[in-house]
Amino acid sequence: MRDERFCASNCPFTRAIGTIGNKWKPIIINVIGTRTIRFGQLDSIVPLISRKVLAEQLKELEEDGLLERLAYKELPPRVEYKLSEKGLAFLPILESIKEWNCKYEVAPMPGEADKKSRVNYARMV
Amino acid sequence: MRDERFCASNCPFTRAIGTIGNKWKPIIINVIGTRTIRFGQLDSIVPLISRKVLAEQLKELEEDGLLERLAYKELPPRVEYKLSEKGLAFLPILESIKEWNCKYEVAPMPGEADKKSRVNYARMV
DNA sequence: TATTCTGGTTACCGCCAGGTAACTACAAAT
DNA sequence: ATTTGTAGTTACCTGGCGGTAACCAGAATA
Repeated sequence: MRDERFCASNCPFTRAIGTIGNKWKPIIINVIGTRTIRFGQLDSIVPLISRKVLAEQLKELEEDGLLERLAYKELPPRVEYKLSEKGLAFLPILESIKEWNCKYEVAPMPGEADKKSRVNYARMV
Repeated sequence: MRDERFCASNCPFTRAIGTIGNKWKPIIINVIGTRTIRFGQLDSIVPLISRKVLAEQLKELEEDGLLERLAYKELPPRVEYKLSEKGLAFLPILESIKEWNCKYEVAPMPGEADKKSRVNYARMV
């Protein structure tokens, strides 16, 4: 999921893309935002992701220092995730991507993608 | 390459990620920057990319309005690519990703990834 | 005549990202 | 005794991403 070639680049930008440049990580970081959240919550809030992939992504985000994982020694288990300072510093970038998209996105073709065919991501917000 | 599910989302951020959230597009946009560049140049400058994938990416970027393609009716053919207003507006975001990475990136483990194993992306700049 | 130059496109193929379903541990509730 | 709830992990399997190599037009050059 992480691109090892990119991560081994001499270019800091390429390395950044190698680390967070896939489709799931920006979504996950954006969903977490400033809150503390549990695995199960993420699994139900992040749409279309499988537990397996979510677990992989979270592990990598933690390894890359974007995420902090707090596991309570309880049963049933409880694990909480929150963004680290590095992760929080990434939020404004995601925000600017959102603004950029809103400003420049072309309107979808009239009949092409009607609302019913759209996944409902309202929960995310 | 584009994630159609994401592109069909109600969330503008998710749609943005569906459009530009893969590993090649940010790299290509960054390489083009403010200049006008030809296909062959891109192919040799962007490291590790195949002509096939490059062509696909460029086509999608053009469809999504980030890129302008100028084909001269010559032989051998000449095609020039440059960022549109939308594409240019994305550059500062890439710049902030670069800065973010430089600021927070963890130093690589001493012996783990030595310089010789690193791809040389110096040409990119 | 043959080669070169350019910007792709196409056919073919292998590998792996990512999905599904089953399974874990153990306490508390029914 | 059985079910429920949580956070994963594992085995298994398939679609499609992406790489390679061949091929195209047609003018210019050798």
